[in-house]
Amino acid sequence: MITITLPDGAKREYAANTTIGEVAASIGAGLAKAALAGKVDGKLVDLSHPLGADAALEIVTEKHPDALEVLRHSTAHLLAQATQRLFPDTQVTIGPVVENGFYYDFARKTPFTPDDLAKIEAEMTKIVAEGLPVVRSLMSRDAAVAFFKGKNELYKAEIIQSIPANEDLSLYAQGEFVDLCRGPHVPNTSKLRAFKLMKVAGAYWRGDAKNEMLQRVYGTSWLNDKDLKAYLFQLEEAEKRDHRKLGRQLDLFHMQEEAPGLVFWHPKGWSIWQVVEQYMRKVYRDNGYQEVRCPQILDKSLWEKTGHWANYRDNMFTTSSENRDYAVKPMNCPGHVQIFNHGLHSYRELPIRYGEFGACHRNEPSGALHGIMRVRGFTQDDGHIFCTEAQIEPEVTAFHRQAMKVYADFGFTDIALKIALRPENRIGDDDAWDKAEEALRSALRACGVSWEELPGEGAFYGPKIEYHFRDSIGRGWQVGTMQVDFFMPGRLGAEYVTEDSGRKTPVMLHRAIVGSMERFIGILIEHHAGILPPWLAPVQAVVMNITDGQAEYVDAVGETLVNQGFRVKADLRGDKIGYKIREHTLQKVPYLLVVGDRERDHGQVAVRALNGEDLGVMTLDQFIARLRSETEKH
RNA sequence: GCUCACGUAGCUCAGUCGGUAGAGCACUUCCUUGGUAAGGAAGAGGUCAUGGGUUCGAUUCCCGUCGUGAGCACCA
Repeated sequence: MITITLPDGAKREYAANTTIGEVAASIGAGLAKAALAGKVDGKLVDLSHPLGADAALEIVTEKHPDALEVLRHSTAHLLAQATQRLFPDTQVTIGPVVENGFYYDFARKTPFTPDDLAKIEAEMTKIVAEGLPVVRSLMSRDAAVAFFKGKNELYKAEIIQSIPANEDLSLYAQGEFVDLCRGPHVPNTSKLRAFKLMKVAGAYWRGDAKNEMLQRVYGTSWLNDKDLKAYLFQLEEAEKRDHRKLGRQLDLFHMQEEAPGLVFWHPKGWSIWQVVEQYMRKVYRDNGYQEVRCPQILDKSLWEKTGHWANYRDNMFTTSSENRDYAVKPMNCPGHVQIFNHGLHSYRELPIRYGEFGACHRNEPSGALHGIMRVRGFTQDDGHIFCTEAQIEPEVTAFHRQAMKVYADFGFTDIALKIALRPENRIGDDDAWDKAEEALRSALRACGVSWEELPGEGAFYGPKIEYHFRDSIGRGWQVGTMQVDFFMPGRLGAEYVTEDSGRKTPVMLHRAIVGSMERFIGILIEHHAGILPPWLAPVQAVVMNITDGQAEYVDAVGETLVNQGFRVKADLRGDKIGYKIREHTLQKVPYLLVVGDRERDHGQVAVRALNGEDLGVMTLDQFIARLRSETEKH
């Protein structure tokens, strides 16, 4: 007999090798029916799993936090089965669970069409109705390779071949469909109810662009229809915040065919830019940076020295004149080193911090472009710190605090921190990399924050801390960065005079807080759903008259506000007040000031907030005080 | 860059089973001076992304190019 401990602490005795399904049945018929899988000593397993020894057991039902994981994984198998029924020339590969759903990669000569998706989904529903039991079995590795080769599943055979020979593999069968899989799975296809196939796209076999392209089908899967509908609704809502849509609706910027990946900033968009830039300029000033400005194009030889020409030649825009080749700068750092090199620096001056709003161009692959988030021409709040090794940690720590303060001021709190470690293709020796990576870790440790590490993701000249935000549909974007660089200063001949009159190469820290201004503004728009707080709003208030009789007063009010430094417009058009309010509300203007005879006669304005709230009638001075208090802290 | 889809008026979209196009909003003019999310009337506006092919005839079918979107790969 073995003792099974349930989550409520209850202990029950069973014969050895009783399955989890049987345990569930012994507790209650309802539980047995609701059971999807089990969790033994913290490990997810099938209901058919036999309990060999004393263990802690959780029965995974809909209410269990791991239910979705199992369900989605099984839905991926369901997708594969349906696909192979309809398209027998399809080979299976892998089908993992991802956030909100799953996907399955298929190998097939002809790609699936959106119509095919509808057919596959219908077949999936059919298989659910068939109520096929899902059966697990074991096979040795070599037998499994032979088995899948026999079924002409060459990709699957290749995957299995890379697994150690001594391991037994589990196979899952439902009806005629068999897949290699770690599991666990739901006991029967009838457990799968609320799913929807979302999109088809290409994906490279084993994630390598050198390999052939597979057909990836994405799907979503939920416990019930209500959750599925809620998810689809949430997707629709997120689309409404898309910065590309809002950029058009609010007349902030546009892009056009003649300039792919480049932004035309309209007056209102540029107003946001200016507020962000002036704010960041103050951050430079307050933290010991000197602002500089470097040329847009530099001789190719400079980029050869830095290593960029060797690593990124294809992604650089070039130009030439009188037999000289130039590259449009893809980064600001070499320019800043030139400024550092001009004149002799003492160790006493370090750290020297330069900041620039540097416009860079990178010829990004066309498929990478995305609105103003990923562009070919962008401006960074790019700073470089020349310092000694001992100064790295305090500089990184100070930067982290600056960055977090900036993010908070812009309304962001959900920020993911990552450290990207040495890539395969890199310059410099491992000692230097060890030091650089450890410096970043210890600086973040000193700040008491947690982070994720990304091996192999660093820049070719150094590791970096990355600050990641999410856009409205959950995609992550890198915003800020802090990179340690032991190599570029040496390559470009930077040095300073040491205490004992020697020469030494400084360490260079590359850092940006908002990163690309374009991307940051895009994220700002999405984060606030276009409803920017008054300090950022392109138009902070619109003053409007009800009839011509107040036109002069409205003009005067507008002028007063503009003279006070606010971004205010007067709307004297001959339309009804309701029409004007609707229009400016849709333009997401924070304050609408309505003026009729009553307000005019008493030197007042009637203030309406963007959310429709009536803030009442107040004097112009009262309104100015209110707006000032909301905007001056930034 | 790769796979798939898409490209019709300033915007959002309809339409043409092949016979050179339509709505709403926006715009212009006129009427209306109206107190918190659309007052009314008239008008103007499109080489249907672009180049080629098939056809008596192409915006519609086919191919190329450019751009956009999704995903993959990339992101100094």
